[in-house]
Amino acid sequence: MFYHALASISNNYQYIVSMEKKYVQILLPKPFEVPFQYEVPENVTVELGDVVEVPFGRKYSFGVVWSFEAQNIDPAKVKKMVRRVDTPAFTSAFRKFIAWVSNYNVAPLGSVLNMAISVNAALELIKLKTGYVLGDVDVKQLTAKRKLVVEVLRGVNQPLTVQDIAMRASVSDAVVRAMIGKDMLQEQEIDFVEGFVPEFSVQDNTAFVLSDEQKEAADVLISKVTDAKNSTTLLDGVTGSGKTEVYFEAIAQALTDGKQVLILLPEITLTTQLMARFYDRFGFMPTNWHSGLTPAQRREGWREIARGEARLIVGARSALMLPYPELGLIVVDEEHEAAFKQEDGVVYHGRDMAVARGFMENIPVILASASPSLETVFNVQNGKYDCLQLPNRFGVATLPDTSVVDMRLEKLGARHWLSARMKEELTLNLDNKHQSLLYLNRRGYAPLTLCRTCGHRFQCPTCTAWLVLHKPPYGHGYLQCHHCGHRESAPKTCPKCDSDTLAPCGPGVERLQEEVAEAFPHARIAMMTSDTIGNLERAQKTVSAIENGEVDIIIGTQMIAKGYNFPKLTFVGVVDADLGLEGGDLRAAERTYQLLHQVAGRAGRYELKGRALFQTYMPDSIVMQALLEHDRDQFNEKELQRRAYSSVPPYSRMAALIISGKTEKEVYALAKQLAACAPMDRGANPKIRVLGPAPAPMLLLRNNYRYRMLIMAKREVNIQAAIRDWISHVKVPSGMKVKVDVDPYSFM
DNA sequence: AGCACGCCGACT
DNA sequence: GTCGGCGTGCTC
Repeated sequence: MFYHALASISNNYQYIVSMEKKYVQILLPKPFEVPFQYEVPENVTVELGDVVEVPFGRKYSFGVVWSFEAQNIDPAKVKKMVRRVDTPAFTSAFRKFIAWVSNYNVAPLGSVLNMAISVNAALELIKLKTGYVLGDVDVKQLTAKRKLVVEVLRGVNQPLTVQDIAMRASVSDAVVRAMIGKDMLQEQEIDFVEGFVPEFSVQDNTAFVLSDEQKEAADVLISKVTDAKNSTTLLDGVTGSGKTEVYFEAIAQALTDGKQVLILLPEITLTTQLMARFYDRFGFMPTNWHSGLTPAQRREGWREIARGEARLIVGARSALMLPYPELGLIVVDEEHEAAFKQEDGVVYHGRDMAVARGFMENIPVILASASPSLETVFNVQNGKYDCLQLPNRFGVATLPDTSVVDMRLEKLGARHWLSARMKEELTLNLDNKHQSLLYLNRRGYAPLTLCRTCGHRFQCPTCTAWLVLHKPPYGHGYLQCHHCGHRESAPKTCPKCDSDTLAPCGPGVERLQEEVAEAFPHARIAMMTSDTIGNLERAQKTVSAIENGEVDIIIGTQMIAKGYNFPKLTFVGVVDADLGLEGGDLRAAERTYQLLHQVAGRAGRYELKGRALFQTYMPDSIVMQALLEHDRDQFNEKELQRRAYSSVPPYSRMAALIISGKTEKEVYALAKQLAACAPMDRGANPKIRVLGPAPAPMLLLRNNYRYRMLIMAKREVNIQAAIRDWISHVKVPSGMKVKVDVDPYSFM
């Protein structure tokens, strides 16, 4: 004890910081809470926000100049920074945003910076490329393909790379290389021009004429863009009300004002068709940003964004974390989508971070949705967000007639899931040659397989989950875990007792297909699930078959709820409307309402009147009643009342702690240790409460045992500060993890 | 996050 | 005797 005290005293002397040497604090894109100190070489000047390269450990790292306040560090340890990287400095608004994201989500500052840097290659020295210009050639003597090459090079009057020439001339690179070999083309290095901004003009291709209602909303948004101040506006418009066209007007204004515009979409919505729509409207291709980009696309995209050359960026949530120098507007489309929540690495909600960034950058933010999240509705009610409504459907489409089947009164045979009423509706549509859609949010054939002799159930070896039986139309059946992807072939006999009494239990879409085929042997059926849809090409085929009326009944999972419009579809049958309420987490009702509303909306989008039928065991629930009456506001009102009554978000703050490790024993021990020093108010009306630890609903996930704790606090409590303080008191042993999830969406 | 250092088991 | 497992601690 005594020796330790002595050692710490001797280590604690004040280092004298040399007056001549300049020091900077540089934040590194690694999981550290604080920046590191470096010496600035003589004759080098750096500004706050500059991107620099520094030695770190025995490698080099990029980093960002974070402050000039020298720390008391042993001068012998301090290294010299290497160079300033030739990219625009991170703005002060962006640096504030990074710090805010780190603080709000209880994530290390450096980890947040890592998301912003995201592509090391973008900062590497730009390699000079070898280009070619036209040499001495006698055009008359050339082959047709070589003439094309000559034309291309005459047209541009600047050196191009081999690939570039080949692409522009529509010849193979062999043609170009052969010409180089014959000295017809001459080598010339391609210069990189800093700050090069391509010629760019906003086209006003408004083929779409706005209605008065749309015009009014668009004008409000345009004036918010011209004001160039922070605001958050909910653009609340039912499906088909032309929300996109309305926010396009605001985008056009921001682009004309010379600002960068960011549009955030849930990952799944990012399609080439949508890009084409932006192209048609603005006359140039937007810059794409999502997880599917190739390294080269990422590198180029990052550079263009950071230099301000990319003007319109359409991306997934991660696009929010990039260093835009001139951001003027953020649009979050499908604001209510849970896909905006990032669950791995730094946990954050893209929509909420977008609102925060709008505040830091002092620019307007537009949240667009046909069914806004309750958080957003709440923020509109308490005046934090503005709201613009587009209540009318454009064109002639009307809402479907909606009804329910009370499944408690149905007497269905074993292995049957379609009620008499459901079959009647399907028959009616078959007779009228209209299309029907059966919706069941369950992939595969059966969610559980058990042995009738010994009771054995097939379970995932690495997760607390049953294996789902899949029976493809050709090939062998297999059992799969939908959480980790584990897959094994389905055996004929029980692996435990060897009897051939294996029984699939419950319905999946594949099994539903069997029932439909049996009941309607002449119906043409199409499956639309992530397992059966295959690649993009096959998906396109299925879609066009449906559009051409070659399909009578579509059977699908959640994937059909988004994006597809089938003109001949007039009936939607929901096989199990209660499925989404399972687990009963905070947002189960909200999610179920939104999804079912969206699915029902697939029926009758054109001149034909649509019908929707829900099979449910809870016909009196708030969800079912609101669906029947097409009363979204009523649902929001009742659901908000319920949340206020039980003091859950948005009326309180919530965060989750997920403790994980290799054995249940050690995980439980650590969770107990955390519980022992949890920040809790005793008393009648506590400001902060901690629930748990409880084993996660999926105790085992990918071979990791997980326990959860839930922190509930009043809105005025700084829950992040409480959590930071809390977990700093507990040492997490190696091999174990404590993940903080502020505003959790997943409770698994 | 990487990476090295360090201390224990099965092998040429 | 050595190669290599991954636990622990450090990086300005």
